[in-house]
Amino acid sequence: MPNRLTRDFYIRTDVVQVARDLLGKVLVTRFDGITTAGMITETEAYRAPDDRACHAYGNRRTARTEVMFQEGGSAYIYLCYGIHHLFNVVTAPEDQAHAVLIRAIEPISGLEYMYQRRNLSVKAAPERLTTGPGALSQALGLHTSQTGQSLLDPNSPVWIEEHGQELQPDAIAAGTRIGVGYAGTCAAWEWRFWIRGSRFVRRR
DNA sequence: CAAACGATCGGCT
DNA sequence: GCCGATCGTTTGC
Repeated sequence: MPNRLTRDFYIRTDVVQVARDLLGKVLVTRFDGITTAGMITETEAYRAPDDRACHAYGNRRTARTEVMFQEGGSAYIYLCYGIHHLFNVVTAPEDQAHAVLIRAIEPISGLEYMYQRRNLSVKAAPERLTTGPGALSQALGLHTSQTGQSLLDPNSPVWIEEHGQELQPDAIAAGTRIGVGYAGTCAAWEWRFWIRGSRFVRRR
């Protein structure tokens, strides 16, 4: 029943719409036979060249941002604050550096492995597993070394599925992105989306 | 080559 | 609610 998202989903020119559409989809990893998965509950859109909060602002190409200029359908994973591995989905046709940051998921399977990877007691609330972009990457075993990994390749250890979860427009809330105060007027853009009422969202 | 800076988290008050 | 940790990336000298 679960269907893997295909090129058509990722290769669209409106990254803000893709960020909305990713809510309710299921992010899955399978490393060394260990499968972990969770439903996406919170996202943020980033878009070069005009968005100052985007690492590829002004279409700046560096070794790190090069992945974002590729055709949509792969992962952009980078290190934040020297500690946290933040997972993004690259979207849009080649040369349009657009990406969606996955900020939170609701755990669905492999919770026991998530507790291990997060180094949390089983008594800890499940919200602590995957709420927050650094936390969910750790829970799913995602790492900067996997940046550029395809989400479309049938052999990929990372992909996103459709589970037939229908979200009505009023089930989606929008607000400003977190931690981008340095981005001037772009900081006011409401390009952060979350499932209204979800317990698996960091700041409501 | 040196230095500043984060798309954060968790512990402590 | 506040604050410090921590290091790869980037930019400037």
